[in-house]
Amino acid sequence: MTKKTSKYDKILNTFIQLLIEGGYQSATISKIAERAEVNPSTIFRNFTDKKGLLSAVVDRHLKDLSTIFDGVSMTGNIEDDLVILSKTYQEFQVDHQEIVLIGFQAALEMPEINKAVEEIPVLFKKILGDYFSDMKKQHKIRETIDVEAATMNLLWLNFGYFLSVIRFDHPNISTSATDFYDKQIRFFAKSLV
Amino acid sequence: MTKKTSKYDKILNTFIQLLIEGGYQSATISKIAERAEVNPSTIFRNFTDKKGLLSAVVDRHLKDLSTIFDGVSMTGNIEDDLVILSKTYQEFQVDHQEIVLIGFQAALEMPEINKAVEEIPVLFKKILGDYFSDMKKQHKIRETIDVEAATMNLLWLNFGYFLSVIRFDHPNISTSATDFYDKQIRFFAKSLV
DNA sequence: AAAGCATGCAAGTGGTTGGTTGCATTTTAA
DNA sequence: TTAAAATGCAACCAACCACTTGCATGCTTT
Repeated sequence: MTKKTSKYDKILNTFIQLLIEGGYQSATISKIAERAEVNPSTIFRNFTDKKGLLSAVVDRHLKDLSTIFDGVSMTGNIEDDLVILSKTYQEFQVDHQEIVLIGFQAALEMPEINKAVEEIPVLFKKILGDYFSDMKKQHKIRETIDVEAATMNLLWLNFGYFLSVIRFDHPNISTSATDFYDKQIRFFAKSLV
Repeated sequence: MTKKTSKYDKILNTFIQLLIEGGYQSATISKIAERAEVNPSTIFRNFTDKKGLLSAVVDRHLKDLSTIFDGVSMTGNIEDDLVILSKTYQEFQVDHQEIVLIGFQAALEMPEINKAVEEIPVLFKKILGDYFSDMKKQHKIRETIDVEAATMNLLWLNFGYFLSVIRFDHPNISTSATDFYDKQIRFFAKSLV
């Protein structure tokens, strides 16, 4: 696979970086050009217009998303598995936080962004639901557990934590990643068995 | 307490409405003026500049926040109490979603917005932490429960659910408010006793 | 070496937005 | 009723931004 042009990736990466730093409106063509050491006209030649840049971000995101849980294998130990799944989800979210941020900012310019953002939790939910169903069949979690409730619970827990991490600073509501996995996720996992 | 001017509130309410509909950049002075049936110059006379509008939103928000848990009384039944607390939090969040949205959008223009946004979960955490500590003293929740973990768990669960509600549309990850309280919160509460 | 393609450069365009100002008019309060 | 305060109005400004274009230059490929 040959790269589209030599500057294409550099521009796109710079754009994403600026998105994270200041959001969509703040990611000006001239800022991108300057930081990517590229002429503004080059940006338009590669991406047509600013929406084209957004599109490219969404495309790249969807491509990455499709492989997020590839190579992740379960151990059969509930606690460990939920940590692994949560960690996989969290790392992907943080690595792709720009799509979430512009989902909050540019949903008007590009409604399909929200669809792309949604797909992350939708996929994660499917993985979790399948896992819990499986574990229930194997009697590794209690009979009385509502799989749907457990799934959504863990989903929102992860989603809430992720957004706290990327937006909040306050010490009272900050938690290190290790604490999150070792305390929160395991706390949750224990309630299932 | 006398209102500042007759148009002040109308402008501010219109601004908030537009913030929810389309975000900060989209909430143009001329849009506000048109919908509030007011002349653009009146907006500047009342709020100095656009940041002044933001400031006013933040001020109003902080004022409302200070009374959020006033008049909320506990029953002693864990499940019911956690539903009440979550409901109080959720309703406040939805009623003040604009501050969260602009926290994602205008944090650059006004860094103090994020502080204001943070204060909601910070306060909620304190309420929850106190409640759990109290219940533990009364032996109404298990000895082995880590209060901090339980608190953060419920906090992120609520935060994640709230953001899902205001941003997501996908049927797979949508849940009615009643389902959230009756299934999720009670599911969580049961794990404590 | 030649041809084609990507890029740099510079000047410019049109639209939008936040913000100002002076004056006429309406609303409010004493 | 009257004075003061709040608003409407309209013209205007400066800044910024996305985007265009024509041409020169450099790089890559064959």
